[in-house]
Amino acid sequence: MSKKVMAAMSGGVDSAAAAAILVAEGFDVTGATLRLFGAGDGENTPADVSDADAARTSAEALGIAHVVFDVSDAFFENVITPFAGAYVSGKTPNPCVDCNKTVKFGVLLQKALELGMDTIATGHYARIEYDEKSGRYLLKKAADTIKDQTYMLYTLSQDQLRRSLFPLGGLKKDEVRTLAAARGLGSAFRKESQDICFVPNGDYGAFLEDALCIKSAPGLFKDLQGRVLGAHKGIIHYTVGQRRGLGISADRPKYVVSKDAVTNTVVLGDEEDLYADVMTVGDVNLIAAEHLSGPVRATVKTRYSQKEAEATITPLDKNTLSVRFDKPQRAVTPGQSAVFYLDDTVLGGGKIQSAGNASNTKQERC
RNA sequence: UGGGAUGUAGCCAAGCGGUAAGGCACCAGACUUUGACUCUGGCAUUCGCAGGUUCGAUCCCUGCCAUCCCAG
Repeated sequence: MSKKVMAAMSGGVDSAAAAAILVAEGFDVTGATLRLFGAGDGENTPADVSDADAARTSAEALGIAHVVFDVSDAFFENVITPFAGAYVSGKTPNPCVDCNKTVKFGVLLQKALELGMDTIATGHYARIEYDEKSGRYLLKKAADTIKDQTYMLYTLSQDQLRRSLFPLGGLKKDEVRTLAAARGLGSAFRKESQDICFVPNGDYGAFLEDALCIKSAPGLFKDLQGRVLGAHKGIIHYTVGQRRGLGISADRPKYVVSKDAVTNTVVLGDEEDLYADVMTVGDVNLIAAEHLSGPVRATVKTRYSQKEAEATITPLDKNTLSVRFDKPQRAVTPGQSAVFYLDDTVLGGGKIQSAGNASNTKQERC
């Protein structure tokens, strides 16, 4: 009897192609689309209804069943609420990371198992391999390194990885498009997704204020010496490394160096003030190993779409570790995820709690 | 109301007789399954105002206005 797979289908090319591959390989596939935004969110509700229609059309083209799950409550609770909370506390969240952890590989996986499925599959660009030696499921980078999405998947547990398939892991993006087109999947030429899915116009600040009724009080922009440079419109509107939207005119461009939710201050500085070579990472999830017994050399990403940087990571306790970069990194931002790699394998990752400069510590010692 | 200096786009600022550099900010695209960064493009028919000289003035002259500094 063929394995029963529930394939997440967003309505886009990737997930449709992933489902198509599974069908071709003989799996018993059921397509599933998640409704993330519940009804009645108003005129600006993202087009998840049309997405579901697109997914259904693809499923029909593949001759597989298709179901829609309304997971909006879980999405709101596990993704949107933490997203808002992070900004309010002066951090910068990764909603996609939380969504993968709790919704796609959480709620969806649970529903699939309840329906008697063996695994779920998604259109993520990543690979899962079982390592005989360690007895662990490893998360590895996709063959298409440009599209690799392991950064957003580092929270997955062994159990989640064991129950998941990434059919696109070995393909390049253009191969996926070609495959989708060959199968007559209408989504083959859909535009790439972009921005935060629940903030269709890209203005997350307005979303927080208007849709979630979050009030962020205006405050002051200060320089590193504490001098007032101007007024900001609320701390949630800024993130470390940000340049545009500050409205501050100077001889050189100014960037957000840090934010302080307690004093409601946004600190501005020059480009060179953005670099940090140490950071503390919490909420750690390890994939390639059960735990770390000592310092490890790895490459690290501090944001999606960034080339990795060489570093030494040292465990502090079960869920926390410190990272020392060989070379200072630009705009290491609290709230963002840090993901550690051993070549093309994800060692693990966590959320950045703080960043700084080791040289400062050295000066204090002298 | 004596002396000196300066007035160029939202801000800073070059140009000093030949038909308005640049930077910052801002706007629009591109990139992107996070926020950012980045990249590309746009952004003064006009140089405080009014006259004059000149083929031609932001650049020279005169007056006025405004601002700043020193002296009262």
